[in-house]
Amino acid sequence: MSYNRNLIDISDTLSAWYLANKRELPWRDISDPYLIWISEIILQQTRVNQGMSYYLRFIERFPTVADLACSEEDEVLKYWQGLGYYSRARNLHKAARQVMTDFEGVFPIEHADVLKLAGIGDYTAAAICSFAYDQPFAVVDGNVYRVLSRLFGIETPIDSGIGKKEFASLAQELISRSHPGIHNQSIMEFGALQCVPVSPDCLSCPLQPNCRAYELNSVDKLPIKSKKTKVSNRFFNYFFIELGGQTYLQKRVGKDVWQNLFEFPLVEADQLLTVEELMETDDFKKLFSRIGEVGIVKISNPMKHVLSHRVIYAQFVTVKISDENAILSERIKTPISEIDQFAVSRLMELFLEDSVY
DNA sequence: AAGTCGGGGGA
DNA sequence: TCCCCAGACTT
Repeated sequence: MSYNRNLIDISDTLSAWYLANKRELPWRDISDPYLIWISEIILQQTRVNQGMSYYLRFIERFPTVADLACSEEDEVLKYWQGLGYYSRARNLHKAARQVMTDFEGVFPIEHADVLKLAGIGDYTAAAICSFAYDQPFAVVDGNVYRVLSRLFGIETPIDSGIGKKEFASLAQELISRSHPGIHNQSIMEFGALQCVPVSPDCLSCPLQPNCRAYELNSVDKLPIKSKKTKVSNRFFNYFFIELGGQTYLQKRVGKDVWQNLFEFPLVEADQLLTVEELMETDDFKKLFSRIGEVGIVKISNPMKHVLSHRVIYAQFVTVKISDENAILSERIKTPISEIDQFAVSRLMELFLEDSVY
């Protein structure tokens, strides 16, 4: 496959644009692979503005890979609370321990070794190796797909196997051999600030004379994605149980949303249930069996919580009880004032914000 | 190849 | 509303 463009000129133009327009960011112009790694994981599917404060807090608490490796996963998740895609945090912790056990505590330098770490795929390995070591591996992220698809007028769907190969190959062909790190930073920053998804300012774009999509008036159609994520509904009926200033939590251990985060005991059903319906469920009967007094104090307004491929409808039922049974004693009992020690979903956090604090 | 995994922000 | 964001992993 050949592209009728001067690839070197494109790289130089992007780099010049970058040096004049780049944002000053705390993970930029550093060479510590650990810090670069943390920033790249945080920035997966996450905007700079959303991830900034998380990055600063994270590296303050876990300044080195050894600090991260010897911490508990629960604490790492607490620092990740609210960022979403929590497998990133679990894999970060797992990979830190991999570095200690498999690489003698030194973050690997070889691209193939970096790729072995949990949570590090093609994008992140290329980012770390090019930023930290100036190795010539081209990054391909959402920005790169957008910039390249427009520049070269490529209509191959970016979420197809063939598309991924085509864009990876082109990106690698395009990379500067002399300054791969700057090149990678440049094309991503260019996508983030100039070649933006909606209504880019093509008249101020230095690559507009070379842009196939601009020439064909197809900028707003590229890049092309073929798949649509299917969204389904779920219904969580939570119990905020009170017993002498304390409440009960449990950990979500299944392969499901919010894995390893904490939450109130709940009944998941095919809809939000009334008190009467809830009391008929086996889960309710088990949860509150053999308890002297079970008083349902109130029910929250229904809440709608949107995930990438799920819409969760939830309500919180406040229940005051007089004593504890065997089922509840297996849960985590905590003073209500100390719930904030646990990593919880944004949904839980929102309920707690206007109900407890 | 398709499905799963969060949450926020901008148009 | 809809789409996108410095993606990776599992099936």
